[in-house]
Amino acid sequence: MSVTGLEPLPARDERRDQPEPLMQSLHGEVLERLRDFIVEGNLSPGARVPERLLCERFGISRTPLREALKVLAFEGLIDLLPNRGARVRRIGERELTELFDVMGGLEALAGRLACEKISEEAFAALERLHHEMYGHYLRRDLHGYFACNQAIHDAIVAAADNEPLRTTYANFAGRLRRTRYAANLDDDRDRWSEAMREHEEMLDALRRRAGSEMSDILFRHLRNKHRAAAKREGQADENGVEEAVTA
Amino acid sequence: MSVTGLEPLPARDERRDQPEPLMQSLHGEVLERLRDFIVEGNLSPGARVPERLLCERFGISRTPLREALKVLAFEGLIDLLPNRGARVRRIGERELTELFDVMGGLEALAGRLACEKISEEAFAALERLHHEMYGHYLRRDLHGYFACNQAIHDAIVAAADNEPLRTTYANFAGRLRRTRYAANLDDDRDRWSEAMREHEEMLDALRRRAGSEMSDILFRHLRNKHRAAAKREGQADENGVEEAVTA
DNA sequence: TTCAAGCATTTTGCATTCAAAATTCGAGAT
DNA sequence: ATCTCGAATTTTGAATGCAAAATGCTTGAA
Repeated sequence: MSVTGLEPLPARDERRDQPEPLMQSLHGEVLERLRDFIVEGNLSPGARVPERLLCERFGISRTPLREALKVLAFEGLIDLLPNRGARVRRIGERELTELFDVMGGLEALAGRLACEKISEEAFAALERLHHEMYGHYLRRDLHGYFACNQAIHDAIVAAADNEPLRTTYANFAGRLRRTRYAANLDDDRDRWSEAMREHEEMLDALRRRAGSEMSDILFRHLRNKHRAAAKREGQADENGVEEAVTA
Repeated sequence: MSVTGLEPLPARDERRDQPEPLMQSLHGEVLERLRDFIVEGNLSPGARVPERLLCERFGISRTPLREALKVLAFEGLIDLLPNRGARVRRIGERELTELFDVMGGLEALAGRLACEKISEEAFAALERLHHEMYGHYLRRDLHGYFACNQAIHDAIVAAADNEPLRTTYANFAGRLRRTRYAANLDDDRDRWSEAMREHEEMLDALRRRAGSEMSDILFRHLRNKHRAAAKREGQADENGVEEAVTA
């Protein structure tokens, strides 16, 4: 994909099916599109964010784009260097650890709140997801497993029924998604079964509405997830594999 | 490779500095000033944010001000209504509860991390703060008590030594500061002594580096703080006290 | 009086313009 | 050949301009 192949892209379609007030303003639309553009890895970490090119690509002027850049900087996706424009933020090992810990804290909170608020139906749905995931685990279906796993974590956050939490969680998830921390469980069976056990504990704690336990398990779960990912990262480094800079 | 065709970050600039890039740009300064302006209550909740007036007041044009507005909207301090400008966000009872829960989750995380990372010196400093606060409590010195209390909570977050957490915590604290939830402990002695007991528990858990306990106590502490504030709010409402609408 | 319709004014959203800073490019010196 | 200095070009940050939408104000009718 190349920005230089500039097809002005009919800028303002009429996508009216968006309840959020974002899609109603050009700025909001640009914000989302630009965020996706970065999160999906179209710009290498540390790379300059080419204002002009993106304006042409999105078919807008610099004003709304620059507004979006300010927000993305606040989100932590990019850095703003005075008089030198925006750079895609490079996430180091230290910051990655910190971000995982915050995610752990947010999921711990979500779990605690979920224990207070989740309905029987929602719990049943979560239970079904869990068993489906277990099926994937037994069949060693990594893809299905990941999908279920994601769905479960999202469902817990949803069950917490707390709007600011949901927003903040989404923000941090976006920041992390940019780094391909794909803990490839395929070659780490121990971690995989450990993760599965942790999910069993979660479901159990949630069933008993044991908030503190749930909270602890989720934090631990995220810590271990990071540990596994970091271990894999380390292996990759040993092999001299550089950061995958996607085209 | 990058979409731009630009090579990944000229290696010449290895500078890792990113302390406060805010105060260096006009936009950053405006952002902070405007945030303070709103947080300090110069605009009533629900009021229009007068673009033109603020531009004159800050001596800038609309462009940087509007950029700041976009960020503040993302922060949750204001709402952006399409074609009708910005409004100071009105925080309802429901959202207040949610925000307190998130604060509780963040402090719980901070406490957990502090248990892992705090140094003996930092702990000793915290202990001194605690005893100072106890002194204020005995003397019924509300002001000194509040100051110490704030300092302690800040110190715990600082001890967690996690930059994204610190930022997020500051953000939510700012949102809450806008609502005068001054739990006037003066006429709620029970809550005051309960809070004092909770702080004793905190210090004890921290001394034993008992992360989970610390986490639980802090979450509970914030819940109780909200409960007390809400109770007082209710009393005020009964007396027909309206929101102070400042120009 | 109350209400509403029509017009003028203000405000908003975005594009464009402009000065200053940064980056690039090239000539001349070594 | 490489390095350095400086002018040309690009890019950034912010002000200004402009059309569309919203707001307010006046007038007139029930």
